[in-house]
Amino acid sequence: MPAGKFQNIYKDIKLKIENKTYPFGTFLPSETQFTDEYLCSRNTVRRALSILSGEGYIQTMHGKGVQVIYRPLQNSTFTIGGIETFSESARRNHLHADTRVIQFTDLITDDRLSKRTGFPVGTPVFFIQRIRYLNNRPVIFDINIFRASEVPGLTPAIASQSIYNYLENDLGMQIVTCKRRITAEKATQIDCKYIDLKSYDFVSVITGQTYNANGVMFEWNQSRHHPEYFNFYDTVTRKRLTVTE
Amino acid sequence: MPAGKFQNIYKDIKLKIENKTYPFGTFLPSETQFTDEYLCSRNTVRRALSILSGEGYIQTMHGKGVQVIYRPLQNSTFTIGGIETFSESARRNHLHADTRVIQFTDLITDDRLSKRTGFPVGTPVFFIQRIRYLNNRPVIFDINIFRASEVPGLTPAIASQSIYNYLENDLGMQIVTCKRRITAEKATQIDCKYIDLKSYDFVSVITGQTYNANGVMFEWNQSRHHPEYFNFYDTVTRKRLTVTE
DNA sequence: GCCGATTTGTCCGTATGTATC
DNA sequence: CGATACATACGGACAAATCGG
Repeated sequence: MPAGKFQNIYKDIKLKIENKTYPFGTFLPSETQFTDEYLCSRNTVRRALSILSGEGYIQTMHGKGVQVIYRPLQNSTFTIGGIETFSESARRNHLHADTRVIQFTDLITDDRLSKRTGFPVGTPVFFIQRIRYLNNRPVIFDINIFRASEVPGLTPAIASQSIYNYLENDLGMQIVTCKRRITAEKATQIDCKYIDLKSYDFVSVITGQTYNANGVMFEWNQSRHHPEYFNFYDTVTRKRLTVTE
Repeated sequence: MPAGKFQNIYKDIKLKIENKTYPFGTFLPSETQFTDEYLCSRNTVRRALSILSGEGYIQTMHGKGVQVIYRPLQNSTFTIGGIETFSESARRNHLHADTRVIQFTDLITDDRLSKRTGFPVGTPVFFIQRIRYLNNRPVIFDINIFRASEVPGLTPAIASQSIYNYLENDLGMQIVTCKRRITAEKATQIDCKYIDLKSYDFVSVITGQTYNANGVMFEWNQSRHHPEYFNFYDTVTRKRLTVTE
């Protein structure tokens, strides 16, 4: 396992924040203290801290120190953040997850599909529709369109498990960058048919494009969620770059 | 203005990506070439690149180079990303923006409000409700609750303009970290009263907490959007290369 | 398949600047 | 004012991935 030194430090500090060794509101040891503790350079400590800062765990204050601002969330609904597979999210939220494949076909990208997804016209793709169950309740309708040349050997059987596990572990693909858009839309007839919406007539939608390590967009996907099972978290840090306006 | 060297390099490369000096899909000059161009160390170049990577502009490939993956979006709806004020977003989307204050009161945090916002019971706060207009159409219902001790001199007049401009420019406050949650909810009677929802009966909701440079949470806020005027963008990178020297 | 050149990734030590107390 | 702590920047070293000969 080629884990960088900074990653181990990052994980260790993160753990200590989560288990309240470093409680909310307190200051972390100084960077120089960390260099002694982890026997590394100050740069390496700062690198670990910068990741935690980006994740909203800490906040650095020039001349003062580094404060813990992480607070565990007690919300029990389905939360989403980072690049995470459906089953990973389910496990983190302590829910039982199932997947049912309702569509798995080959397609050639036509004009309409190209406009929607960004794939060039003529590109062979896999078109997959799946229903996601949480605690035996259908709550997510997933559409995935994969560039066929990038995902050889993909089958419905794999789709019913975890496609991403297959891509990463079996094909050795590195999934690197993902661009997503979040909206809310009126439920379509298909949504109502497959998702147990109860009294709701709308869905939360994530639409995304995924790029692999070769820089090619290999997937377009859309997840249509039951509103009660949709919680998207985001942490932003202002970087004081263009104050001049 | 104490702009760091890495910030200038970052801005320059970003601009050249946006104006297609470095077009989509091509590779940037190598890091060593950039050190010659900008007369700086390789670390400084890498720092600029790491920001662009985090923003989804580029993607680094070990042993190969750095590829441009930025594509301007042609969507005309109201988009949101990063920490940005309402008027900034409106300007970026070429829309005319107005704000009307419908509530501006002092409150002491009670038990119910504390549970909702995270402010301790007994904290004096400003409670503000505003309607946001885009091209003269009411489309966003904003609730802001500020810790009174952190925003002295806040008035309804300021609230009708830009509160954040006041905080940053007049009070000299540095807004640093913001945690947000995105959901979709059934429209309340208040939503229907103030937002021109037309045929929609639901809203997109951003709920957030904002921390200033002293690490105190000074604001809780919630924006309830007309679904057609809500587009949240996000870019995630699986690999962390946050070089913060 | 091997080798060397190129390119990015990780880590270090040091120096200096700036904010806080 | 000095001590402490974070911020920026430099230069060097070596590892790992890629690619062409």
